[in-house]
Amino acid sequence: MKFEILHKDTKSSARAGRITTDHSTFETPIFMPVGTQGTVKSVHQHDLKNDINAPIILGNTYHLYLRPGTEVLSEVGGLHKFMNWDRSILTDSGGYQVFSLSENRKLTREGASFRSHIDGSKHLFTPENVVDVQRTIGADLIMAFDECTPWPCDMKYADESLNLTHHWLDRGWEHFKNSGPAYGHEQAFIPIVQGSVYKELRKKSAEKIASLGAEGNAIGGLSVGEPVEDMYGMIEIVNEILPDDRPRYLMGVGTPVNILESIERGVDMFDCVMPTRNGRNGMLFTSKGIINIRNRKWMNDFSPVDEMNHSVVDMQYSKAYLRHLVIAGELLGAQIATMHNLAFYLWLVREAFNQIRKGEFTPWKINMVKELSTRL
RNA sequence: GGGGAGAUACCAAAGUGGCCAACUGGGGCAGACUGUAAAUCUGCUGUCGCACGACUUCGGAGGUUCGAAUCCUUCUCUCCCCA
Repeated sequence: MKFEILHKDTKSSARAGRITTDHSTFETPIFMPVGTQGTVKSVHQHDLKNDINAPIILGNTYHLYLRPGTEVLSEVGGLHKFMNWDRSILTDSGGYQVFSLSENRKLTREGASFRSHIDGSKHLFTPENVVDVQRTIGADLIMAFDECTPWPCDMKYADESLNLTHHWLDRGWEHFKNSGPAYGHEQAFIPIVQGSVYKELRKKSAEKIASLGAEGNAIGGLSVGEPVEDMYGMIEIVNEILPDDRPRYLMGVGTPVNILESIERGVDMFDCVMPTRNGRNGMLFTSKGIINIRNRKWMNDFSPVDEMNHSVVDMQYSKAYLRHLVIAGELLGAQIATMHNLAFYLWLVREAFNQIRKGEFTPWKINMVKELSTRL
């Protein structure tokens, strides 16, 4: 992975950059749609590429390991070929599932033993085999195996969890360096800062992560329920330490406002299920604010979904029609809402890139935050 | 023409003397969702104050009873079977 900074904002920590992997080149800040099981739910790869124009998407180690499994992925030559996606892929390591499926797993120094949510079968993830699975998936960007700490979480737990995450990191990093790409294209390893909402732990973790000299660095364990001020505070502390010349990836974030605030604090990469999941549930993100398309007030509103026209669906369909589809439970409703939301998110980060280059990021951001917080 | 069954809130459907403003499902309305066990989940859904409470409801009318959606009489309507 190559990363170059094209422009640094003078009034904030925001930067406009460019990342290149063997599968795609794209400007940062970037938003990466989540495609857990080898699909961004309800969107064709064709639309993801041609309409939404996503240069990179996520996959998930846990889900793909359980189904279809590494044998299939290895035989076909990786996820890119399997799902017919020729741009970049980043895989999450399963660290988030350690958090979200916490009733079904047990953490040890060795790794995380867990039960499949599909059939209850027992499995063990270790920092090493999680790298192997991601190599087999063929991800361009491989995430370290970590524990995404829950919130609230006392300092003692956070400290012990951080030690475990760092121990796993050393092993995963070592294993990564001692193994090679599965299909010829380059694969980069990204370590993850943890430490919950504790400044000292975050600093310690950021220093540890910075010391590795990885090609990119991530911040995890945020937006798990803590107040947003805590999240922003942790980002500031961590980004002072993480190297400036490597992309910074804030995992799992977030709302359009979260993203702009984090860009201002020096974050370059984002992913979140919000535009896809919330879209399927009838929430639309627009430059004028948030719409719950299921609300009665849209019943007779035959204006376009979004006049800003971020996606082809925006002008083709009306709010009233989309409301009808979503309320009727029609699949096309989920599809249109998802396409709109993803296109909007991609537009938002692209616009942030443009504003940073123009040197007008902060005033633009202040205005956008106000608009984006509105409930329409 | 003869015989039988039934009418409950927006719809469907429980309830057959007090624990019923009335189970449940649907529909409707609103909310939640942040490295996806999510095309999911939660709440509200007679009226008024919307917490405690008050008031009007179970086809219409009348009656029995301390008390009726529940029992009786009658009227209206619906459905099924046989001619």
